[in-house]
Amino acid sequence: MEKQGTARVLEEIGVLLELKGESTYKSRAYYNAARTVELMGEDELHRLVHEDKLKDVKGIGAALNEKLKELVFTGSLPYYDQLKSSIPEGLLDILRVPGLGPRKVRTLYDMLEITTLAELEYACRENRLVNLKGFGQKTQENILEGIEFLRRYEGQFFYSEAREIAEDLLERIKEFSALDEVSLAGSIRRCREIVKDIDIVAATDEPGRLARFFSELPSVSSIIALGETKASVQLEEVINADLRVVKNAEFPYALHHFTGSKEHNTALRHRAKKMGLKINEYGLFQDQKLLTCRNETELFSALNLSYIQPELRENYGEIEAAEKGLLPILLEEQDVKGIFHVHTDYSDGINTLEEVVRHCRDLGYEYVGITDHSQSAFYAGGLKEDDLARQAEEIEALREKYHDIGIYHGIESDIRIDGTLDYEDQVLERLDFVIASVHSGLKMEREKMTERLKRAVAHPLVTMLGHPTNRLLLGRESSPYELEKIFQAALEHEVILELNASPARLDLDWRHLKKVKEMGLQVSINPDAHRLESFRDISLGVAIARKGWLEKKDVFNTRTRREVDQFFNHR
DNA sequence: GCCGTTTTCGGCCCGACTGTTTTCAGTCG
Repeated sequence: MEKQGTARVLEEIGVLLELKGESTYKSRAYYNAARTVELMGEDELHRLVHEDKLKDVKGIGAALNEKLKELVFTGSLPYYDQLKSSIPEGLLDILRVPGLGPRKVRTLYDMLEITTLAELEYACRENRLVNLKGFGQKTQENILEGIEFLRRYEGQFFYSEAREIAEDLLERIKEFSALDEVSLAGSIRRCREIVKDIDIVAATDEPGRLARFFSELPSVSSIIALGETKASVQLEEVINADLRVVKNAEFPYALHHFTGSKEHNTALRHRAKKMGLKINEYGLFQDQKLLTCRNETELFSALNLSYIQPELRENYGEIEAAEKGLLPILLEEQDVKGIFHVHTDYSDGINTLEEVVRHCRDLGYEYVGITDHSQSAFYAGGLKEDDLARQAEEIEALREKYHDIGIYHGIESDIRIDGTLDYEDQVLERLDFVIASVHSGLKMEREKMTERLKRAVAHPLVTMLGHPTNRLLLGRESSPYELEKIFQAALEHEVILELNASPARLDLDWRHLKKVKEMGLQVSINPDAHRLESFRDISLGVAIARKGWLEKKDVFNTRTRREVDQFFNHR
């Protein structure tokens, strides 16, 4: 092995030893040796090894001498390989978070079993770090910022974050004096859960001037490309933004074209061609003649289609449905009447029960379903039986105090490895409803996981299945199980599926929702809130629900308080 | 891990800073 590679191995051994909790002086010895090797001349390392004079070099003793010889001669080092395999790979990623060093990473691993950035982020959002020794509120916030910082450089953004940046940008563009039209386009307009860049389409008679105006906005950190009709920039937030400028008459065609998806556009072009038409970003043409459309509705209409909402443009059957007039009347945010899946400071939420209730009243909801963590979720301060009884008393008192909002007492019960819940039935029976969720044992075999979930869903006291796939966006894949079997079981046992609206989950995936709807299952859009601000995430859940073709009738928490009462009483 | 010897093990660079903590631990440069 050459000296650069050798130095890298030594360096990494130093890091791994720190993560293992070994003496920092031991790691330092490896760091020092790495630096020493790096500073050697090109052939010096090899010469010293061959002449067996490495041990005379300051900072290299008997142990390092042996390891270096092995590395140089064989190109590998079993000690290093063993060390590496004894530590989860993701910990090295976590170490990249500014403010996190080996000690804290080790604590996170030991206490919360955190092994990936995604798990770390989720733990922060669930407020799990604050009670760890040496951690606190501020540390938790800093870690979240650090993760965001890292993610930006990976060029992928949560929908929620990208949308916020994009909307600010849009407001700035609207200040351009000669602007006719402007709109977000691309994956943000389609409500994709992960976004790579911001696409904006604008119309003006002065395209060059608008492109320059855009490229000079204060949030632009660098210009990637700047022409007469198009500008591409990088923003301070390190996300790229593309502006496409067209003439006013071209706007509907351009907006449609740049909204995509590519697959939807391709399918639509095929359709146009069959009708003897041609469609591109500049217009819809018959022979050479432009067929005038003032907006997207007219564009679809010219193709004998009803208007297709941007969320649906994924070539998932929307064109066929639009042809037959069978597109869904999509859910609206104001259809949501109440909220389930809220954590309080009984477990890992930061707000009191009463604060949560008052907040929901202020937001105009008819009811709220409190679900703290269950007792086996010790990492989240899960509720023991007597905590649950205490909470029941407080809820009863709050019901007396606030008549204008329904308060349902529930629990987010862990689904144990064998598919059982972690309270006795007589404890669960006292509650209004139960959300069953998997929080641990995520890496089971496909069949076992399927059985586990089927068993949980078949439990007569389970009302909802929480975050059904357990994925974390940009970090953790869905648990491996046969979803359709779970859906089938949920249907048989009248269990509602959660659409968890937490920005990092958005679970169920919109790709499954259409199927779920066709099966006749009910979906509940739940914020999984651990703080009051998280109630805003409902709008993300609604966006994903729309993307999954859901209508008001498909969503459980569009029901009125009376209807929910009836449903819970009947179960 | 290494070093330097007091040949058997104690010391190993450190100051600023932050966020915890209530006198200190961990990170960064």
